[in-house]
Amino acid sequence: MAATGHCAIGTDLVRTVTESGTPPEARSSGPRRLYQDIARRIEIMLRDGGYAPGDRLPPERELAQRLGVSRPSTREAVIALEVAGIVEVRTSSGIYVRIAGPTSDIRLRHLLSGDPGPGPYEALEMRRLLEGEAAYRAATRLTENDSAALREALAAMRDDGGPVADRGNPADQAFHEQIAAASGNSVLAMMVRELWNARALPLWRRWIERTRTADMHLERVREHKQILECLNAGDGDGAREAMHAHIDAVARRFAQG
Amino acid sequence: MAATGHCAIGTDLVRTVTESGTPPEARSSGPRRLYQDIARRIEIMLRDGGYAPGDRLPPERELAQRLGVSRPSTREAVIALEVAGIVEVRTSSGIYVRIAGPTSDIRLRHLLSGDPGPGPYEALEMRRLLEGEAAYRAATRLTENDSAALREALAAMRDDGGPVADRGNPADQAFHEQIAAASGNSVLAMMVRELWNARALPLWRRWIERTRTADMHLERVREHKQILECLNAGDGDGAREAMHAHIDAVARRFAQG
DNA sequence: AGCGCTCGATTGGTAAGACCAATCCGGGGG
DNA sequence: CCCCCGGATTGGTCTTACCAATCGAGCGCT
Repeated sequence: MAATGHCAIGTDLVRTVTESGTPPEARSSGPRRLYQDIARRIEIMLRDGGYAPGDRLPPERELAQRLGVSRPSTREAVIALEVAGIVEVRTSSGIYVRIAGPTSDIRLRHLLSGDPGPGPYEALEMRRLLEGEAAYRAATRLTENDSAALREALAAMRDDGGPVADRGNPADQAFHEQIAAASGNSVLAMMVRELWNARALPLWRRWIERTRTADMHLERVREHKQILECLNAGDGDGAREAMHAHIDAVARRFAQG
Repeated sequence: MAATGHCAIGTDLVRTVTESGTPPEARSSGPRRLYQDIARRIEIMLRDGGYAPGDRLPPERELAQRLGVSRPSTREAVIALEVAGIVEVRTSSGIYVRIAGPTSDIRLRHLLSGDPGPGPYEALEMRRLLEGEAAYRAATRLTENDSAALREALAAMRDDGGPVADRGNPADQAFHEQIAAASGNSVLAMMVRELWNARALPLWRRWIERTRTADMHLERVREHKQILECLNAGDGDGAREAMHAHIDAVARRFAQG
């Protein structure tokens, strides 16, 4: 039945399966890995195939056969979708749909569709909102531990020479994440961390390179110091303002290039 | 060897395995899948093993041997970590560390450590902040399409009988996500969606059940209507206020139980 | 006839071995 | 000194096989 039914457009069939000795691999864009292809196809199948949350997908073996790939590869794809929260796997029972809509996960989107991800400006807008709020909340609930950790991060930042190639700017990131953690809301902390981790995406490398100059680094340190002072003083509004000023400055430095 | 050790009840040893180095190993909770175990062990290895971003991990084969598992299982774990953004796999080159700190991904955390995830209150706090801001921005840039989609979602919500078991409340979710999408910031939209999808976590089921009554549903519809009116009027501040009032009401209804 | 129980088919979980292709690195030739 | 070229390394994929948990259907007991 479905044997030859996969006319899929852009994706086409990656391989002709079993006995075919021809690995054409006319992959349109880059040497993507098979499990990513499969995951994307399954996701499309969920969206356009009339699947609703709670529905059960075909068994692994059938899925593999229908997609013309091996079971291990299919398993890899299913695991990717499981980690991304799109499906749920119940042992000996089946694979079930969790959410039907398009993927919300930034990383899986990037892996699956080559989506470059959100631009730095959008992310900075969000950092302004989230980290400003985090600073405000942190000011009134800062513990001695938090304060010490922030001092340490600031000192580390003073010492190192700014962003390091290939590993971002650990001290900078630590400072911001520490504030987010001190806000008392784990979701807020998680989102801030996610925004910072997104900098590893290709789009951001250039930006990080561009702001590695020594004077920009000094500016950053000064702005951080200002934020820390407000936090230590318990001045929530001041902390928010200082954070906003800092991120506005980051955006300005970025635009200068 | 552990061959005869399966006195356990249901879960006991997942495998007997060759003569592997790591026997049954007391799994604390539930019959986790092997790849999750491996992923967790690798993550610990990254954190405590002195790995920094950019470092290369041992080859798959060696990793598998060292952990006492097969290569396919190891690959599954690596893919999970890759989707979560913790490592990066370069074909024919190796597996490289992307971020060193603890996992930021809510889903992977849940999978790996059984973490129940953030509570509804924390998430509602964030929804108030994010969706309030989204409503404010959407008010000044609402297109006719957005408006139509919102009207449709509101109508759908009026029709259906409130939250449906096992699939949340599609119309409600659609309304909120549409506003977030209309905010013009894709990161904001993504985060809002992520918050809504988090409701699938076990912790939230009870809450959704509890607010299924007809009168609560009517309240929700009324509040949505209010928000939509502000949006259509281009009243940003009013939209934010209406959204805040709505989510405060949601929190209140939740607490009533 | 109704109920519980067992057994087997289904389905995910894991392992082992093999081969391919891209990459990397070092040695040899220009 | 630089370029080119192989082989070793390393991930990518397939095939096969078997184990274990689940679930439902049919059988036997009450």
